[in-house]
Amino acid sequence: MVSDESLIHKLCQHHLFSELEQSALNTLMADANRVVLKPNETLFHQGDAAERFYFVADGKMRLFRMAPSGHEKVVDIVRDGQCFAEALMFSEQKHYPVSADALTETVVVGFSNQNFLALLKQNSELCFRLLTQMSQRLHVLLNEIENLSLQNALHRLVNYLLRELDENGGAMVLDIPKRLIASQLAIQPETLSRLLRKLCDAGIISVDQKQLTLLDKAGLYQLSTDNSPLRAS
Amino acid sequence: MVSDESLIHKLCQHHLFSELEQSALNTLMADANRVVLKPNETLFHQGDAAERFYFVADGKMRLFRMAPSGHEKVVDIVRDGQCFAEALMFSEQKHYPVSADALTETVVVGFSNQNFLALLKQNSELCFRLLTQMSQRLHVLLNEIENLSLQNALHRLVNYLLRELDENGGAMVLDIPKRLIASQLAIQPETLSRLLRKLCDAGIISVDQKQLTLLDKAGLYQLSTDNSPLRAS
DNA sequence: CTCTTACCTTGATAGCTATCAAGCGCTGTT
DNA sequence: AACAGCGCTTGATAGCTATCAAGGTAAGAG
Repeated sequence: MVSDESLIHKLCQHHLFSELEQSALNTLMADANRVVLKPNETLFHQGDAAERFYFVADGKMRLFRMAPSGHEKVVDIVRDGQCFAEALMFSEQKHYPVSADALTETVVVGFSNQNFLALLKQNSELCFRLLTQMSQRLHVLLNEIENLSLQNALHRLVNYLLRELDENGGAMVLDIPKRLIASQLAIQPETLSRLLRKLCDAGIISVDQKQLTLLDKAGLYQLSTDNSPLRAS
Repeated sequence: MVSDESLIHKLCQHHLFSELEQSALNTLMADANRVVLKPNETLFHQGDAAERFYFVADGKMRLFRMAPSGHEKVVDIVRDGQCFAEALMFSEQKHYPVSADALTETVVVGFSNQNFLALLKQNSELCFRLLTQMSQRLHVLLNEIENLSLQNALHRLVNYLLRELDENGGAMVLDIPKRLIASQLAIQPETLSRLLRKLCDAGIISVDQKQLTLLDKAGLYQLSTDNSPLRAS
């Protein structure tokens, strides 16, 4: 049983919960499951039985998969106010396809899939919201697939920067370690470091610790179109 | 208006349509749109307004994306009896995120998103089926992301073979050109050809034209775990 | 304050893969 | 039967990137 004023407030800003009636919300909260995770603490492992989905109330979760060779690949970073593993309610195999651990001290709330399914049956509006959410996630994954299919690491990085810097008006502060960005782009940290340096030397971005700034948008855009090697100017 | 006996039979084997009442089916079919595509003919382009989703009655469709550099990447092959672009009904941006063309002579049926949405509002069972379908698709994409993240082309191919050959009891006949498999694995056709030859020389599979046969499952499995270079035995 | 730890950077090297080029084999057409 | 077209294969090469190794830096612990 979870009933925390500020938590419920946060929860209701998520579009899956924002339109729920008080009674429905109460039903869900009745068997909700508040978990506080220390940095690096694991919430569940890939393959565990999936009986709950989660809402991140505070902190950041890392979703990742283990390759047979032992390398781990970050599939997603789930931040404050987002849900994860909700698509599994409808999966035939009721097992998490990823592992989840906390990046920082993190508070998550777990909801029973079964209870949520019961709500869905009575609430077609809620169904639509979940469908919308899953549709968006499909889009994101499709983008990621496209990105991973790009020939080389520079293209993947440039593509990533174009998206992220555009969303943030040309400047951003990384809120996660660079090695995790490398993992999302499926490149090694060393390679990411070298590529960022190249982009700096070429005067296209500036990198100061975790602060990235776009200096030459046209130049960056051209790199995504282009196959020629990158040289310092 | 489409009303073809055998087409409707095929359609009803798809779980999105199998449980529809006759009246609902009639409503959908009323403005359905039967399209016959010649090989290589395009159904829609990436970015086109998405007002319909499609069911493949016969043949094979190729869904692909264009990278900024001009390379095209096969995202999916849609076969006989499957749907595609149905997740877009709930997308905020009503544009196809991929292009679609026919591999062979192909018959598709297009359904109005709007009409289907109307059905969904009244039919929570149908909602659940769509949710299940989208959940499955998420799984498939997640697998693909994992595969694309594997360090090298050999790992991606081995992973692909393990999945496909396992599903087919150790032998399979490719129903699409190898260059499309290469594109799905995000490698060049030349590289795929060389890797297949290596696997042959190592006695792990046999390749005869489009016929692939698994000879040494343990050997194949070990390759997926392993980082050592592949040598002919 | 010092030590430890984790992250990031830089260098050297080997191996992998895209690319360009050329040849082979099958299929359908004339 | 000759031919053209397409997909596949093979070779040579250059460029990219993973890996191993070593050093630098910042933050937190003792």
